[in-house]
Amino acid sequence: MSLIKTKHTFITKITIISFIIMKRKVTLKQIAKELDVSISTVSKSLRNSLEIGEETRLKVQAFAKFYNYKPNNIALSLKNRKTKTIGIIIPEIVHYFFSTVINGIEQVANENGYSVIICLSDDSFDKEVRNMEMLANGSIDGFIMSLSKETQLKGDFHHITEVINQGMPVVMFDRVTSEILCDKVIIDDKSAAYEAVQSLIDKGRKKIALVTTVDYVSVGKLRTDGYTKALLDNGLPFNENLIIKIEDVDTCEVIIGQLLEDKAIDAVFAVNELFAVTSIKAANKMGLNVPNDLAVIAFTDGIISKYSTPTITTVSQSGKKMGNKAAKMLIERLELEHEDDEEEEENYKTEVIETHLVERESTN
Amino acid sequence: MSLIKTKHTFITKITIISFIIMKRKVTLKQIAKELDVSISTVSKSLRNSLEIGEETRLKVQAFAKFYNYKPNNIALSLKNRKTKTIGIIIPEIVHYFFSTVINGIEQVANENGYSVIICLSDDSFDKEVRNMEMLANGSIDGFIMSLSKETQLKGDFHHITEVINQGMPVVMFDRVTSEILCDKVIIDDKSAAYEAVQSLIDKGRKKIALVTTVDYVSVGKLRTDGYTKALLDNGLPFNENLIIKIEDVDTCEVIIGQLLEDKAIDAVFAVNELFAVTSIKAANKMGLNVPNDLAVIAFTDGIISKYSTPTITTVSQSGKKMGNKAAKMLIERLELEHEDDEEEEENYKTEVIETHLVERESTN
DNA sequence: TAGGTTTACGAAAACGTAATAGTGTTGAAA
DNA sequence: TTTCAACACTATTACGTTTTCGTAAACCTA
Repeated sequence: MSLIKTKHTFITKITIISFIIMKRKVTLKQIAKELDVSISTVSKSLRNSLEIGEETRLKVQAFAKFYNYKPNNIALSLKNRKTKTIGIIIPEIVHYFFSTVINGIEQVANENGYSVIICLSDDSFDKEVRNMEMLANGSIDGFIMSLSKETQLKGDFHHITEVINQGMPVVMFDRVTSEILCDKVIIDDKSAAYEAVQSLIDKGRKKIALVTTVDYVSVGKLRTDGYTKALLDNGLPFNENLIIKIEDVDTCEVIIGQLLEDKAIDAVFAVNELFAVTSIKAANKMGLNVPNDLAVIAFTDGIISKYSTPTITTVSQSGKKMGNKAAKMLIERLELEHEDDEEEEENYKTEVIETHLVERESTN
Repeated sequence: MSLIKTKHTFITKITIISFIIMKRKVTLKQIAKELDVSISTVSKSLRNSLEIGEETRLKVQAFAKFYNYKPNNIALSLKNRKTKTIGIIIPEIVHYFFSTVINGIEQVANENGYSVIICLSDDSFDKEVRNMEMLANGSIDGFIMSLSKETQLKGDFHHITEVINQGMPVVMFDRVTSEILCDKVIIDDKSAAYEAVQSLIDKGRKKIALVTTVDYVSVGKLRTDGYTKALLDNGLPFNENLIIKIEDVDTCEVIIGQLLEDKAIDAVFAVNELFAVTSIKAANKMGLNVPNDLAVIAFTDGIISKYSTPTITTVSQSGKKMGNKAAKMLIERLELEHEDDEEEEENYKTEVIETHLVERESTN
């Protein structure tokens, strides 16, 4: 590199060591000093401004390249008042569905030059609030989130309202609430559940049990509604006793076992994979064959259903598509907002992602 | 709030609307202007400086509280030259092990006031490089990462060296390389594999197959070494044909099926859950009973092993502990660095996380 | 040669914060 | 009365950018 031998090179020995050997981060100011020009000149040269003479421009560019100059993101964020970062808040990450959503978000974000910063609420209201407040203080441009169980139970959404009022766009997915006006991405839990149950009925099943979660989880309730409607529409009796609501996952095998004591039950519709696989295990223990004696359908097509024995028929709920869509909606709003700087017509959309039944061995 | 009726309130109508109804983000400058004091006074009041008289101090504090003032993170990051954010780079996120690691990192990070920003390499070298470069430009204080397959195959680590040379600490976990000097968190893959195979031998198994990945994945190779050593130490013949290296996950069932044609094989040691569960399925199809005819052990204790039928004995490799440890190491280095500002003695550590065998139904 | 237009650059402001270094007023000690 | 400290506050700088505005010098034109 002949460059560093020009008359402008006032680099001291220490500077040489720390720059060439260590190559610490260079700033415009440092380049300006070394080349004996102003910061503006350096900045303009690097952005190929025509204001700067060719000689100077090329010199600066070569110097910057040699020292591997890259603009500091934080400084840019401060100046531009946008961070090109999306905040994600989800209840848990060790969870097939949520991780596929993140995957989907990350993909679209990446394609559009955004980064994602992820916070976990651990299904705790307080942590959700803390995380949102932390991120809302300038760290991100917008949120993509799914409500924690506790938040849904409490029905307290002030932290979300606050963020939205500050002008920060929020996209909610899966576990949403009608109390907040914002963009949403969901699946039609009710009709998906309806279809699943209908398919069981079509296959001649008469006594279908529902294994679900506690009611305050929004999607749980919707799925129950779909289940109920399918029964009624087909003239089947609705029996309260065929519905069990699992509070604690660890003890669910016992409870499901008790349910299956009723030998007349010939199908189980479970609102998640875990309940489904547990139902199968309980059935097996009682000498019941799946799918012959008992058909099982699970909500959410994940890794368990695919590798369980027998494999499980599921309602596929593409987390990746939800993530893609959510990210697309958020980014669109961010870029739009930027142009017009506050168009007041808040035309919030709710996107519904298609689901479909993945037929496997647990039904026939 | 009588506060906003003081003589200092010069708020225009628009300002009132945007502040009270919308409550947009307030800055020190805006508070200063409204209260007709200097920015310094506001800043100091909020930090409870004794330099400011009580009256003013309380007035400012009340005003700030009313408008929900929170310092801007980006501005703080720029000023303090640290972001309190950890960058995580992993190959994929829809993966039990990696998501548990993230969980572990997030936990410790959160306890220490750090956020995490996650990038996925999708096992691609280029994406890994791009992501690292993006984050290294000021967005984060340090990295926690696991190498992509492609990076391990290429053996090109210049992007990591560069980051480290810039003075940014890096902690690698699981998929590490000896070519980079930095903190590392690993498990002893070789001895864990050794123990697993030894346990099979102890149970009387004589002909043990190994289902593994291609060699360039560091952990795959180490596990193979452990397998081999266990055989040799026990005087069992090492047979090249009993080792199959799966390149493509989708076709692995066929390949494993072929392997099991050799009826004398009485045990399979699989380097991950997927290979294990697939082996079980293949065995079942051939009329073999697991564990009676064929014992199966998997590396990595995940969701599949727990819910498979039969449940699978695994080498538990606590991702959460690895994440905890990695985060702890990184944060320690960050805070230390801050104090002494470059203590030159780079005493990098490699932490080894304990593993243990989780005995389940697939072995007896 | 006066006036105007390029050319090539620099100064300064702005983003939001915190810390250091002032500054003016008051009151008390010398 | 002078001096000096205490008090209460402000100005300035710095973090790293980008951009708007400004301005010398050189060249061109009538």
